[in-house]
Amino acid sequence: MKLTESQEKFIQTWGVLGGNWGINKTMAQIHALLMASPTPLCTEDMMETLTISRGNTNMNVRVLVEWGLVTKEMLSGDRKDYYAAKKDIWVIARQIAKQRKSRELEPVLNSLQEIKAAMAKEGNTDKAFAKQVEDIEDFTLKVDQMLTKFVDSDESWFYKIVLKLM
Amino acid sequence: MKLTESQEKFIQTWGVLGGNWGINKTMAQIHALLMASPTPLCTEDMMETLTISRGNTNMNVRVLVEWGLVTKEMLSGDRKDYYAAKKDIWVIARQIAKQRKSRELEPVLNSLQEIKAAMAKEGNTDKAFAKQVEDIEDFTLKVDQMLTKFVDSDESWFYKIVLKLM
DNA sequence: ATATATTTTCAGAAAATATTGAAAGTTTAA
DNA sequence: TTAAACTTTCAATATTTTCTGAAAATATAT
Repeated sequence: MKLTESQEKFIQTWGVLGGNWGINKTMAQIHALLMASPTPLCTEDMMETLTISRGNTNMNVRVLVEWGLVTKEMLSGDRKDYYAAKKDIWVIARQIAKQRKSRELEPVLNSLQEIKAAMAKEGNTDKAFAKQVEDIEDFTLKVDQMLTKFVDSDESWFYKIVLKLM
Repeated sequence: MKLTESQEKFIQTWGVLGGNWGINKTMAQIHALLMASPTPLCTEDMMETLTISRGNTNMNVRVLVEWGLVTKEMLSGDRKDYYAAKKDIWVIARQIAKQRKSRELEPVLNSLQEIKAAMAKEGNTDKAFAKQVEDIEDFTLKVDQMLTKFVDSDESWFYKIVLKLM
């Protein structure tokens, strides 16, 4: 499968962006390839186009499916699995936010609870440190609330924020 | 320098969080140590407490200073450099947002321009792909605008969003 | 000036992460 | 069934990222 220059650039760009967002480069590239493709692709297509191994392709596609960014499609008359990316950027952003919220933010909120418990147990009287922990917890809760709202919202909610508050 | 259990947990937690946010673990741990410390610390203090090498300490502290998360302090009667973390979580969040915005978002916006230019050049007529690129650009611009606002705002702006729109 | 204290640099080592590829496992069609 | 088509797994390998430590550079005191 031959890519146009713009498709190549797109895959490259998305790969870099993905790297910054806790998504590994190959996973992001596969995602980009599927987003750029008008039709669903099979493992062979992806391996060949991105020159990556079968194992790597399989593994990363499965994570994409797990994250809800890609769906498996069955083409009739062909027993291979085909894959297609969800193309709506709002859906994509929400899915990623959802994953990261549960993988990252929630564990931090738990840890902050543990820190407070540990402070109580050890009779820690360092007011400044206690405030620091409290402030971080407040902030994290706010971010968590906001993400929850974003994850459950539609596109217009985000536009409303942008319009109302800028 | 001996840490309490709650301080240890705090450093550990911040290290994990940092890892998820494009800040390396050691850098995040140094930052946490400085946030947890009532007084500024010198290189020796940090090396010893976190059991990391002098070079590693130096390098990461300097990045923290570059990012505006830590300031260098001079204690009179001592020729060592001491370091203190900014402790206001809003200031911290804004500084990080600022760095990431310029390191990550802006390059992506440039790449998207290049992709559009490449599409024009190659006479690409794939409407779906063109829309995909447009949508991603719109979204990225919105996020960029929002971050710009956040970076230039005070704490109350964020609270306003949280209150008004949730 | 010279010795001493402190910081910075950076090549190589270590650790963490990602990738391969071949073998094992599944599914399907006949 | 069984054999071909296809997918999954995972130990070995490669790559990337981070860290060390000692040497070089810089700053300060006498």
